Amino acid sequence: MNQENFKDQLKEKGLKVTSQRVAVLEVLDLNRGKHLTTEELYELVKAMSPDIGLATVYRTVQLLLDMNLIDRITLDDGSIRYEIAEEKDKLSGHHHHHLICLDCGDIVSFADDLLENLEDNIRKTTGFEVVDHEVKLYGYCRACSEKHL
Amino acid sequence: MNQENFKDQLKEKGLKVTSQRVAVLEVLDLNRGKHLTTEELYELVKAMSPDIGLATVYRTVQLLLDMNLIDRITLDDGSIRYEIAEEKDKLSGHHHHHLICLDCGDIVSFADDLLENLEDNIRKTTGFEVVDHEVKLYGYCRACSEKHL
DNA sequence: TTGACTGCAAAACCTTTGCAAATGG
DNA sequence: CCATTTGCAAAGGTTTTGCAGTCAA
Repeated sequence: MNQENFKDQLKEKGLKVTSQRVAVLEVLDLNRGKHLTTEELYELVKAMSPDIGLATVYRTVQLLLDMNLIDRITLDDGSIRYEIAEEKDKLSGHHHHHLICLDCGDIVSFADDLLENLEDNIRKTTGFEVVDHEVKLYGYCRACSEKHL
Repeated sequence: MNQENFKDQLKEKGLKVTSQRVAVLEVLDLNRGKHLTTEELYELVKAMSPDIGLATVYRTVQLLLDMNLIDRITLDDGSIRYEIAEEKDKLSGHHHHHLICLDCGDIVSFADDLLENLEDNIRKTTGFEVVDHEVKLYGYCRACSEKHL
């Protein structure tokens, strides 16, 4: 699974398997679907390794991004969140997409390949070679929709 | 056009038509399709009104966002850019989307309604009420694609 | 006239960096 | 051992805010 894969990748690059790095990845793994900010991640990791510094969390997040083990989501308001990468996304080479509730702020993921046609079309009409896409849908989740009825 | 509409909207709200506000909107209008950062916007406005302060640019951008006269684009790397809103987008209630070149950084807009079906589908399967969507396509523009052949 | 607006500087954020101490292999 | 990593604190970069003076209406 992810954990071992991570350690192996680190060793291959001559990097070290530290308790801090393992803790950060583990928190992200245990919080699948949560889409954490750096600050939230820091707080959760501190519960596990109380002495970790914020700078280490930032450095580890950067490392995990470089290793494609996590994804970054930037919201419309500029806030940035992270989530553990899914195996299937890594294999397909595509990211999944997000539904963002404008009321409660909840973020849920969904898979979609409806944009394949669009990408072909764009290549033909504009010459733009698309290699990745990101879709964000803003609206109201079921719970918030119902709350306001 | 936009300029008069802007002044009228300001007056309606009891806000004032200042030379700084007009200058900021005008620069955005004159740079359609450019997708400016706050800093770029500040530099361009200074050429027109040399005494404007950076804080005023920030405050005016916020005002224009609230009035829906401009759109904000947040890129994957977290950088934020602004562009003047198009009439047709305001009428349709949908934003347009962007092609972002990973090589030269150029951003071009495109219109698309291919996601209507997807939105219906999501509502039926998840109960999530979609009210807006944002699509970013990352890749290589024609010029950059050809450069590397 | 008078409340809204502005420029400036300070403050508030968030993220990165330099460095001496700690630690993994 | 020794290169990498860490925590801390300082520095950087960006955005916001407080305030006294300025300006539109």
